[in-house]
Amino acid sequence: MENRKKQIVDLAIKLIQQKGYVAFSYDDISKQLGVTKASIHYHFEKKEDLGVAVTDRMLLRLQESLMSIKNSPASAEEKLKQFIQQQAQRFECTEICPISSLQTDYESLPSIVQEKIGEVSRLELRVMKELVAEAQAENILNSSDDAHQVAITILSSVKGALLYRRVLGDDVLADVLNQLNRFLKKP
Amino acid sequence: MENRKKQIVDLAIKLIQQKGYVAFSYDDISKQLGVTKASIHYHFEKKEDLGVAVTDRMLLRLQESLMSIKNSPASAEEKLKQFIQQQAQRFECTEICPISSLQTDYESLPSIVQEKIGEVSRLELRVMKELVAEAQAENILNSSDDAHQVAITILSSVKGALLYRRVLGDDVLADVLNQLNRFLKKP
DNA sequence: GTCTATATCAAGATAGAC
DNA sequence: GTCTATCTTGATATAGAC
Repeated sequence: MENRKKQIVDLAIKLIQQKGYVAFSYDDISKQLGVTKASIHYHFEKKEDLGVAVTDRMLLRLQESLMSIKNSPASAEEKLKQFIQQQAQRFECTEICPISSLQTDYESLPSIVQEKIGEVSRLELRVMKELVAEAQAENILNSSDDAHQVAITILSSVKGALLYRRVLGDDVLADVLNQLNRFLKKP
Repeated sequence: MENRKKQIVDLAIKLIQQKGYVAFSYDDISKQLGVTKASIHYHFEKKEDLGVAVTDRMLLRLQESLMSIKNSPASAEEKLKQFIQQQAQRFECTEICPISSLQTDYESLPSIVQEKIGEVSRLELRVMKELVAEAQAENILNSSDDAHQVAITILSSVKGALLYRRVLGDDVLADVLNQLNRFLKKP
């Protein structure tokens, strides 16, 4: 059952969003799937293997949402908003972005997973930068700002907001998205 | 030796900045101090007790840097910049803010520590909000923005930047601080 | 106050039956 | 492909000697 593998990876990502790479265990996964730890080890011999599968899947998801936005007929402004919303709102209010979670656990990650999370982060930044540049070209954003700097600032503030939301409550994300909008809109 | 206690707490904070609450162990601490695990347990019977001492110390540090800024003769603009710099630059480039680290590990924290990290986060936000409001009063920042929203956006972006810096390298923080400055300066 | 020694437990991991 | 059973390791934690 090749579907089991996907099921395990998806669950692992969920757990990483909730408690992080170090804190989640094969026991967590096996209990939620109603099987034994050993059967998880059958699909992913070592936690490191599961970690690689997780980051590969994150890469894939990012590429997919990149594609769906590139093919969208919306304006640059719409696309940018769409992407930010998409990134921010796919999480429950006690969850954070899995990229942030793995960045936080960076020191404890197997080195292959460390490299993969670097790859994911760079792709994410590249996508955001393209969207910003596009919006600048359409004169929706101030062209005197550096696209790269704007992109990393947007990403940082959204990811940071998800962290604060955990303890300060749900408004935090809305507040930051709103303020970000105001910053970007200004001439 | 009451100094040992402080030494342990400081080291714990350092480790939390490097690998997080879940990942650091009494063994890490005892090795770095050249004593045994058991002697750490003498000072802090349970990890939870150390966690409480850590968050209490974080609260204290925040209050101290708050005082030093309040008593500073600098302009509101200077104070704001100073506080942001202070918060951002006290970390090595592979470290993140201990508040972010504990927010990430939130689900795994003992409930007393969960409450404490909420307290710390709220104080941090209150301080930032006061500094923003002061800068608005002096007409350095746009008064049409909501001080609360600006404050949480600044905090989120700085904390997020520290996460990305880990994998993307040192410029990230400089880029975000720079862009934040541009956002804030605009009329 | 720091030590040795040890208990306990959970996690990652493996072997081999079905 | 999933199971039971087992091993190893590392972490939290405790008891008691010095």
